Amino acid sequence: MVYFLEVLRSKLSLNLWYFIFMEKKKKNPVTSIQVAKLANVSQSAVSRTFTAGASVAPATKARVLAAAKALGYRPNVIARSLISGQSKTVGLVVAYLENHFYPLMIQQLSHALQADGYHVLLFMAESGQQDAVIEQILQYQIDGVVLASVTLSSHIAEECANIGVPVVLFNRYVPDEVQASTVTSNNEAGGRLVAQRLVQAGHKRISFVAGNVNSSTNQDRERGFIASLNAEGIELWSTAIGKYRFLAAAEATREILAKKPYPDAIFVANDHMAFAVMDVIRDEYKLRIPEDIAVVGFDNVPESNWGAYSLTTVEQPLTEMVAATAEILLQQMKDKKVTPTHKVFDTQLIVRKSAEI
Amino acid sequence: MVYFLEVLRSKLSLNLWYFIFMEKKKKNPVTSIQVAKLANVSQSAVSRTFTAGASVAPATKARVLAAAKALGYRPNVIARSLISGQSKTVGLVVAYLENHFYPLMIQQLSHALQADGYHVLLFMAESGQQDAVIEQILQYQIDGVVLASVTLSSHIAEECANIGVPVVLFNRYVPDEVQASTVTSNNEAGGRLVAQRLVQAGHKRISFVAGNVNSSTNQDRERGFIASLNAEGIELWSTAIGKYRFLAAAEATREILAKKPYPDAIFVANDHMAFAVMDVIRDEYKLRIPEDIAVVGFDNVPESNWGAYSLTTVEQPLTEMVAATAEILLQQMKDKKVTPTHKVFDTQLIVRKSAEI
DNA sequence: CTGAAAGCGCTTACAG
DNA sequence: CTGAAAGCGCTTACAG
Repeated sequence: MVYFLEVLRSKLSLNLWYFIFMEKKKKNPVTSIQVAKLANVSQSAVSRTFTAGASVAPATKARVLAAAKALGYRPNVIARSLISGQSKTVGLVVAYLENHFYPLMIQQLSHALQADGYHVLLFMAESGQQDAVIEQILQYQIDGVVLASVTLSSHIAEECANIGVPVVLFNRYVPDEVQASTVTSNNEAGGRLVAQRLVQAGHKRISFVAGNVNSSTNQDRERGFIASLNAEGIELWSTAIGKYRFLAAAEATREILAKKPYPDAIFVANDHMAFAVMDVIRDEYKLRIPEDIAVVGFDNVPESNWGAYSLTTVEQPLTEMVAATAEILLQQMKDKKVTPTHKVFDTQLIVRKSAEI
Repeated sequence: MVYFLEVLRSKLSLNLWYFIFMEKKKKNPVTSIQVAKLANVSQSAVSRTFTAGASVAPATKARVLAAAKALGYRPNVIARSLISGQSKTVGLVVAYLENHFYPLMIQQLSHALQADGYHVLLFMAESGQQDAVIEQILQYQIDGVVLASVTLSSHIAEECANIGVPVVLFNRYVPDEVQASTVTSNNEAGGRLVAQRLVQAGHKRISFVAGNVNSSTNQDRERGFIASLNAEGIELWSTAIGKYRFLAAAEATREILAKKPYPDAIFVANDHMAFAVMDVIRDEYKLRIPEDIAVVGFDNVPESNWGAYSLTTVEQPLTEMVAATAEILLQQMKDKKVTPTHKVFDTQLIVRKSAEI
């Protein structure tokens, strides 16, 4: 009798083992039904085991978990998305990552969202393909959208708002009619600050290298800068457009330096361009920074602190800005309500060697 | 009679308009059933209209498209994914984006995949959280995975291979047993090249700043470099570990410069660290580059060409490497067959001012 | 070329 | 606490 039981048991466990083996071999992902079968419970019980806060008896849960582990089961998020209407996915639209500000932003945003079970789906929006990107975003049933490093954001923001998907504009804004939240720094105040400090330090011939003239960041920085300059009774010495790009900024610098006398200070609309400006000033014109020309940037990307540049710049509090972006988005996705909120962060001047002001 | 028809028509179109209005108002995304109703066709016909290559009569298709447009319909990719078993999503696992090599990689990869209708789902893998990332990857029914800028990739690669998801390791490799494709440059040859050229140029006291000692890139670069150095009858002057990080590399440089006589050349395992090395040499030790110490990096990131560094470096052909990554992945996702392939790209020395060799 | 129907793998009232 | 059943929005044989 004991022997008989032994045989039965080993036969059972053999069968069990065989069942597991066959299921795993299929390579088709294991489903909750297979787990239910092995655990001898209903498929609902399996689902509940993997749903936080659902009511399952501890014993049942344990049995399900054991079966799931044996088979290598993992809930299918696609199916969950379809039924729950939430994809646990946030669309991040960016156009270019040359400016180091954005990779850092991506890294931190992705990290913050992952902590809440969301993931970032990336959309590279080349200029001129905005409409294609909108289509793609809307097809993936994305729970929220962050727009960063994109021009012409307002169209995308509008479409998303229309179908009730929360949108946060990072470091940019669009006309007030559009239902979108924004997270920005006070670009205008930053521009004013630079003007004041340059003038206080005795600079007289002050030039400006603009970024993308259509972007809100550039417009605000420029407006604040020039307004404050004029308030001090100083006219802008010269200006050129760098489009927020390295090579274009180098070219803009040459334009500015084509006219003599040279400016004694240049405010550049972001750090990424400021590095190009510094290279041209030093390497091509053999001028000293800051003695001949002081240079001030905007952003405070890590490279600003590299010894070869040591760039004086207006800091945008990236970490806080990203945290706010994640917070707003998570909040609105939870409430399923799109109530635009606008967060503006203070900026501060980080003084380094390129302009001792 | 004419009047009667007029009334009927206006009433019909009013009803039609009302129907569209009500459907749009719901804000719930429009479904194929609603479109079918409006277009007076079956739901299947709507589906076929949006399935490339499905057989639909042109007239039917036109009617469906008109209805879809009126309602603002877009196929739900989540539902499509569930039934087709393809999420049109590629998981990209990265651990840090400080090194500019990776943002550029992301940008190009994302772009290449979008051209084929795939999108990048980002997974930030902080060290020590590898297992959590694996779980996340497997839950999203991802069609393929790219591992870049991650240590301990082999575990992730193995798990994915087990369930039949194609994996491409970008710029790294893992033990041969693991079923994963790799795209790398010939790091060992790159290391050899640097050694030869430094020796040829007359350098005698040659040091090395290592990256992450566990990474295949660092091991290969170091092995090639030292083997070639020894073959020329030269012993490595000194070495220190920079972990592929900026601050750690600065510290490593100080270690190396603690011993006199100073090396007359330093090979740094990547560009990102080389900038830190150059800063310390020039700013802290007031030495000249390349006269006192020549510096050579690896990668040829855009910053290498910035005037303030003008870094001599071994170029990794990023664009070609990314293209190969996308190609392999797209191919394997189409075939639904994981046959590891290994692409190795040639490297070349880009000579700039930091080492005239 | 077209429509009715099955089914992808889940969640979630509902009844017990 | 549990299971049977409906249903999320699609695709895709199948029969006509």
